[in-house]
Amino acid sequence: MARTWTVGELADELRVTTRTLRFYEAEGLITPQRAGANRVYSQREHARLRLILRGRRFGMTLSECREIVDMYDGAESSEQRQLQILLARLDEIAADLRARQADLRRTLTEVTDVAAQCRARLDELV
Amino acid sequence: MARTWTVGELADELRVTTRTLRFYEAEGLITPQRAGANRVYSQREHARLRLILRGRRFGMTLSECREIVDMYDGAESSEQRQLQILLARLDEIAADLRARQADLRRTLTEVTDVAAQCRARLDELV
DNA sequence: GTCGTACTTGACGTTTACGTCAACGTAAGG
DNA sequence: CCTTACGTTGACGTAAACGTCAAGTACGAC
Repeated sequence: MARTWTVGELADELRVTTRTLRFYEAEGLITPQRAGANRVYSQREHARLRLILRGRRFGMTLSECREIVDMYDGAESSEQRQLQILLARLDEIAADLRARQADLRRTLTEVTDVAAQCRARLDELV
Repeated sequence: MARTWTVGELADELRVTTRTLRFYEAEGLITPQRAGANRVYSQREHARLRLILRGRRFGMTLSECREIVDMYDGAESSEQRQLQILLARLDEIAADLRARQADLRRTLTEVTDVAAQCRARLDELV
């Protein structure tokens, strides 16, 4: 039996509110099953949500997040044309991520430089 | 003579609108000089803005951006207590950035994996 | 049987980060 | 002198991403 979650459980685990999970559903980012009226989240939703939340941490909008998670499904498509479009988009995204990496590296260098300056100033004051 | 910019020039160069620059000023993120009523942006503002916009690309809020750019000024402070606080905060930020790097690396790996899957599927279809 | 807890939908509120007028001043060009 | 281009402030609008009630349902514990 695969693990499932209620809203509350999943919200707790992912450190978001239940409101957020319902909102994401209303936006079509996730589509949990139902047990009567209650939502039942499966591994699939769990995985998608982790991707979405990671995207959000990088400042992506929800629709950008949606685009990405939807691609994970699309990769099993069998239509050549679809796959080609998908692949092109994935390469774009990868390029963007690499640019961000470089950007992040620069930022980190700058921050550590300022910290080093700070330490130098502190040493002078001794 | 150090280079200066008008709102329009700087907005064009940084690829934002003049509205954005005025908004940032209203929020206290930058404080351009004036030539009469007109704003005059110097290297200082130019540098701060580049930092701010980079922060924004990483999903930071404007107040988080403000905190960071203000630190670059604070590093020249001469009060020991101030410097220690600043340094502690900088180390926190650096740690956060490193976490983001790892996160970004994972994301990139996943994206390239999906792309590889795609390519495999495409090869099968030949 | 009612108390507490967790779930439901729906509606409205809120913050952030600007966009979009409106109404006006000013300096250069034809 | 008039237009055009750029600048100014001020006020209001807006999209995104939730927060915050309200009102109701369902279920196990006591």
